[in-house]
Amino acid sequence: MSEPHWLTQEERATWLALTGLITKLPGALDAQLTRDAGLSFYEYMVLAMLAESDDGVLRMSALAELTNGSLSRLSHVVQRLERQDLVRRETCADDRRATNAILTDEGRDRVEAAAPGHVRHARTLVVDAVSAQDLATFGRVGEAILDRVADQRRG
Amino acid sequence: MSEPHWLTQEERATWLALTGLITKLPGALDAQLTRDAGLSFYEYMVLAMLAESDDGVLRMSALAELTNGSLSRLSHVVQRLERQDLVRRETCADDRRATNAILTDEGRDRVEAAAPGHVRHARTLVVDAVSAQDLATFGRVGEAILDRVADQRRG
DNA sequence: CTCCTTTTGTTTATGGTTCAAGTAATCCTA
DNA sequence: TAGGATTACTTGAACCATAAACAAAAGGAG
Repeated sequence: MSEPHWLTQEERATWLALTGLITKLPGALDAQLTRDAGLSFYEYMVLAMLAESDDGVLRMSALAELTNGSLSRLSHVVQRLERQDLVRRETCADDRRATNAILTDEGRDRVEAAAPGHVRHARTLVVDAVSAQDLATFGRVGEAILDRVADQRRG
Repeated sequence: MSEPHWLTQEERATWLALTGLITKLPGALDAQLTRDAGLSFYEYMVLAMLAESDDGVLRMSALAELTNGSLSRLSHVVQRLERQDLVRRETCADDRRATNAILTDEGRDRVEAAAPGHVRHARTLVVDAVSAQDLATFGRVGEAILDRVADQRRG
């Protein structure tokens, strides 16, 4: 017997596409990056966000926001990156509760080496998969969903 | 200094929305389901796909496909569900290599109890977040991406 | 028929994420 | 200017996912 569908057929197809995406895409991104650069996707994001910041320095809490991760997750990951000398940590002078994550030269080399392949992969899987217009719509919907997720966590 | 952008600004925004989605949405879905039904999202998918099948019976490999998971992951999860008497396993009579996963009455009760809240959550976060037309576009793009991910794994 | 390959699934080990608790500095209120 | 609350982050344990090795049945070539 089949469970009742409280979504229309088209809504359900969209929902299943989205759930497929969130279960399969992380693995696909991790696979390319670990194979070609020895980094997980999340590790790459941490390094990339630092590289894009003005001087390669960001507070842990800011970095957690930018990478969409929890502070706890970030703390563990930065600890691992620190062991490889890709990042180092300093307690912030202004507010001694806070700590700054700082990209090392070696860390910068590593992201810069990883970036081209990662971007090419992003193009192959996503950006070049559909028309520019559909991609733009896809992005706007994604942002709308993220807003709702954020609302959920607050309220 | 900022890393060069090999994506246009709009492409990059879309890409970041997607990466945000794949890192935050799983947690949001797990949170609702564990809180309200004591199931992870993946566990829910396993039970739901069984419930939607004709007689609550599916081969492990078919179930893995439907839930977007690896056979290994599924095997572990079904083992846990089996301990809770939500599912049981039988080796398939036709092909004795294969295993059928079978939804128990208790398992069916459990999904049916969980479903309304889950669907409501899906509506709140996604389906009702945007216009029907944008949602449809979003779904089509998602499917196109999934196709590319599948291609990647093969060739 | 026999052997080799492929399919199907399980299991073990490893590593990463999350959750809850803990620490330390800062803020705020009276 | 205490004192308690809040913020910012870290840590340890429990849990889950992944990957690689394994087992067992089926298919296929000679």
